[in-house]
Amino acid sequence: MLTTRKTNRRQLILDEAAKLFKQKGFGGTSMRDLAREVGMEAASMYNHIKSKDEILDLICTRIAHTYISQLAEIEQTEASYADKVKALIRLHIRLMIEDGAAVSVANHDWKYLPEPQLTAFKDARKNYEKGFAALIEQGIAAGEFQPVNVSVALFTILSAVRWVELWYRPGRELSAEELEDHIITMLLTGLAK
Amino acid sequence: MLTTRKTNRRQLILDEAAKLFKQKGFGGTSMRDLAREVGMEAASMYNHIKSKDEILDLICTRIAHTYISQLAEIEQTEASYADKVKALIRLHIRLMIEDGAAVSVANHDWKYLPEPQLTAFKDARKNYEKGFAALIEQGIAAGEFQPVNVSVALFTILSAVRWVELWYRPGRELSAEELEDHIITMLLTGLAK
DNA sequence: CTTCGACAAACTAATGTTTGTTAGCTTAAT
DNA sequence: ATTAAGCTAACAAACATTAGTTTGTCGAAG
Repeated sequence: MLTTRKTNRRQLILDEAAKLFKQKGFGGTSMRDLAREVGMEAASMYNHIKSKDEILDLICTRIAHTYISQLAEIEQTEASYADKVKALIRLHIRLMIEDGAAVSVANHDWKYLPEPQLTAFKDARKNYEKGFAALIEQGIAAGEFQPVNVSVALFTILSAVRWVELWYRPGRELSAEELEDHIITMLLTGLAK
Repeated sequence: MLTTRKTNRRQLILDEAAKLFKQKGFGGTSMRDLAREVGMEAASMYNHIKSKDEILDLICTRIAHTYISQLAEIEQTEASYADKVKALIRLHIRLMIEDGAAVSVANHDWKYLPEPQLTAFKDARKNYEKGFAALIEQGIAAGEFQPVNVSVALFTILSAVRWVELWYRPGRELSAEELEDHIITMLLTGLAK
């Protein structure tokens, strides 16, 4: 095929790496493990990628960019703050379902990034959190939200959305959309009657 | 001193190990790293512990037992279901603050446990979740909670409480108790007005 | 003829652990 | 009190294994 080109082999390596990193962690995955999954010798992979660290960087950077660009898009919307926050929650859940392995890696293994990229990743995440927090803050100011502690609300939402990776399986009782609805209900209206 | 006995050296190793495992992960921490922190050669530590795996097991098992015994204690209380759930949330937050390193290890590095202990740990966690879920279920049946999806509520709570490890620093604006109150408010009454 | 992508083999560094040894303490017999 | 034996916990050195990566080679495709 013509489509079995450079980019595909490289992407195959990145995809399998994300799966293995999620399963066994960055340190727990050897290049030989990865090579077996890709169907290639470890040495051969170096024709497509520069290093194991580069694999991690490419995965983390892609996810970070996705979040940041989607946030920017939602910010420009003219919806209410409540709807913007809901949209962000939906984004997190959907990304976790559609690209779960990579998101898990960006959530857990980012700390193994080598130094120039580590700082870049942390800065990107900090910016994202700042933008998210601003929406909550403005929502409170606009009277759409209760006057909660903004940091507590932000990190409760960000964390509450992470368990999807451990729990959601495509053929489960809940569809993706139902799951989003349930989580949003839980976070916005709470458990108590 | 008389108190510089067997148990203390061993406990020192476990404590420093928890800190390092939290910081750099189980795989990212070498026995030589740990030895330097303890103030001893790597070989010397084997007079106190059997293996690196045993260190991980001792940390994870201790935390698992803490959660399980505390759950049993709360279950026997005669409080409302809402109060029992609140007590469990407080337990998680307090344990995270007081024993943060070990809790982090039990949350993240349990998957590196060797096989007989891995299954034991997963079973223990499953049992804990079952007991927690039962409280939510009974709370709904008793009309104390909204009729939410029990699994969604359970894992939202369990996850929402984890970020404390990444965020809380003793000298922060919020005291431990204030933090508990804020998180409980967020989870029980939600963000929306 | 050149390029690409695969491979086997080897390299260096680091890993968890074992071994052999030794200094210092405790204990009990002399 | 002194000595001898035994135990504890430290160390240096070495072990086998595994890690990520480099090198040289070779066939196939353009």
